Amino acid sequence: MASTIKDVAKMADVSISTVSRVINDSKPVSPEARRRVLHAIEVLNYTPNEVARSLVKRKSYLIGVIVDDIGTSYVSKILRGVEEVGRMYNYDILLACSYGNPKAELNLAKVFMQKQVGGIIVISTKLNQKLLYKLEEYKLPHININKFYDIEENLTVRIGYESISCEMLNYLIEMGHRNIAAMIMQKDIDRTEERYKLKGYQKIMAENDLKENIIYTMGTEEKDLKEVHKKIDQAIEDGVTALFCSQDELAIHTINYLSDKGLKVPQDLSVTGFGGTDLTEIYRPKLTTVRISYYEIGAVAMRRTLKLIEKEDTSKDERVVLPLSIIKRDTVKDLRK
Amino acid sequence: MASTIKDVAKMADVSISTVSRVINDSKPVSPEARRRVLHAIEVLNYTPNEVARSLVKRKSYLIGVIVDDIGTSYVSKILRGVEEVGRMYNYDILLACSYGNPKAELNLAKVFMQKQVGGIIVISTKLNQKLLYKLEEYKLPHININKFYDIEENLTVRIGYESISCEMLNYLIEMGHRNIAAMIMQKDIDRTEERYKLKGYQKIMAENDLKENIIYTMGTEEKDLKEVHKKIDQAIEDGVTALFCSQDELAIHTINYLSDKGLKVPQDLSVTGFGGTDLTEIYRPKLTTVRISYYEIGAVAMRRTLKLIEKEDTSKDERVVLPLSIIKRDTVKDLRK
DNA sequence: CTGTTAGCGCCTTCAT
DNA sequence: ATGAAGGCGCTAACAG
Repeated sequence: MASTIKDVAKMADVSISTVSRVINDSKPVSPEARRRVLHAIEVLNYTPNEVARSLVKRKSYLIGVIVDDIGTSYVSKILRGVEEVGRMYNYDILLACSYGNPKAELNLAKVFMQKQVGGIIVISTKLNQKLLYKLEEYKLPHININKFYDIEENLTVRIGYESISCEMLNYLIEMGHRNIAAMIMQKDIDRTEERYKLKGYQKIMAENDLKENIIYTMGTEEKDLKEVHKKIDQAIEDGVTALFCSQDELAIHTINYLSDKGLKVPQDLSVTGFGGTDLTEIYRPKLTTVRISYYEIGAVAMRRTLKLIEKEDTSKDERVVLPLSIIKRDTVKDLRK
Repeated sequence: MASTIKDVAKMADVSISTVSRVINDSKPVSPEARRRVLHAIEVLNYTPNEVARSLVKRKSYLIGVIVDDIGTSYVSKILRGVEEVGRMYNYDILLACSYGNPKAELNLAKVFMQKQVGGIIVISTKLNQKLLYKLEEYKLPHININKFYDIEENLTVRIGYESISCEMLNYLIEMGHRNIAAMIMQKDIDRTEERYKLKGYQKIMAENDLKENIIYTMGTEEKDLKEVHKKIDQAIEDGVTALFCSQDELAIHTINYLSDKGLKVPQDLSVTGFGGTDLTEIYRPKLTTVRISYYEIGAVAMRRTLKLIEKEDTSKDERVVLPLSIIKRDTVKDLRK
């Protein structure tokens, strides 16, 4: 059995209050008493029981984090930020995966409540309205990091998808491209992330009096690809010189397809991605893409959660817009040369 | 303020013991009393305070997990297993990253101790002997999942690297290859994982009276590659037809290099990887590689930790050897045709 | 079946 | 500067 504050008090021949005072540095203690207490702590290898502390202070220094799937690359990257900021403020992370099951999310929230977490961060693809209601009802500080939606703007860390899309398009135009197609994930189009990317594309194309050419795809499953491949072939026939893909995976699939056909990127077609995921580090040709700073997303979310817990005013940073950046690599050809 | 057991008792007009009995189903309660209690719980939206429970039961249903870096692909995959099994037994995960800092690990272990975790799982690349001592000293159940070392065999989840390497080599030989080179990460060679892979290669080559040809590389940094490229060129000159790489990254770098030179895989050289990481799903050509079931590693680790906590006998499954499997895809040429 | 009581380990007035 | 006492929310004998 681990030693308790009583053991220390007995050994140091003081009351437990005195021991408490030295470990918390909460009130003055005579040097002599402090010395004896410290010594006893050392000998007994005593460490305070945080559970007991939490009970009396009604504060657990715990943040519950509910994620879709911890095994996902971007989720784990976000968690880096969450964890690191949490640790800075002595908060620990209680981690749970919901695998997209709304009921499981509700349940996890309840478990976390019972464990007296100070706040909850939810990282998911689908917004769980019931969960939000419940968290509100419990008056539990919470932040929702959502890859797609931002309906609950006040709850969400925003990402400037539209402006970075504009920037990418401007870059392509600057490189001499005029006939630029966009490839968008159809199944995600109702999600604002994809919408904003599309909006950025459309805006810049319109500004420059260029003709839109949008390729929708249902996904990257085998069955979806045939359709897409036809569209890619068509685009090339139409003289498209650059393809703005809304996700890295789409870009890479396209490049793979072109490669199978004997076409080279960027010689025969320029392709850009979106995400800056790990695989773009190792894939060749090196993909020109947009890097999303997942770490920052997590860090900001945690900071805001902690502020909410401390009841600080968060109204002034209500809408955090995270910086995205374009990584210029090897898949865009300079047509001006 | 959330309601407590007292509030429920008062409202249901029973003693707190009765309330405790119904929420824990620990002792018989009259239907009438139970009904009233349940009703009060419903109305007051009461949920038991787990912190208080933990204090009196001296059990927190918490497992501390210290990882190198949660953002790493394989770490997050392992965590999937850890989390899922934990949840099955109502255990929650306390997550922390050490970023390879041994002192931080020690510190995190202490924090977790204070939070009264029932056990600790460490996922790291380097074995922290001090940490092990400390965990032993605290008599805290713990499991160490190490990507490389298995010095502490009793603490580690073993992975059958050698036998799967043999299997891969046999596969290559079966496909008609005789002049097979191995590419090993030099900087990891003192780690048993790489050693075992090499051992498997050497064993099968010897068994078949084939000549060894080992290419060591320092890493996959730009500066290291020049040297490796020379060695690859040399190997091809020497008539090597297949390359057994000890890591997916090495295989992919090699394929990229060959591609730049105008050589095709597997037409000009067969290449195999090791790891079965995400990027091999999307990379083309599809890499023939060894899949490591990270989920299983995590799941086994968690099961054993829970057994240790329940003080069950774990001696019989002291050495868990996890199944690896070869994924035959498109980077090995059949020379028999 | 039920209520009373005594803690779990710690912090915090309140006296002294 | 220090100790005694009460209590955080809950469980577990114990005694009816």
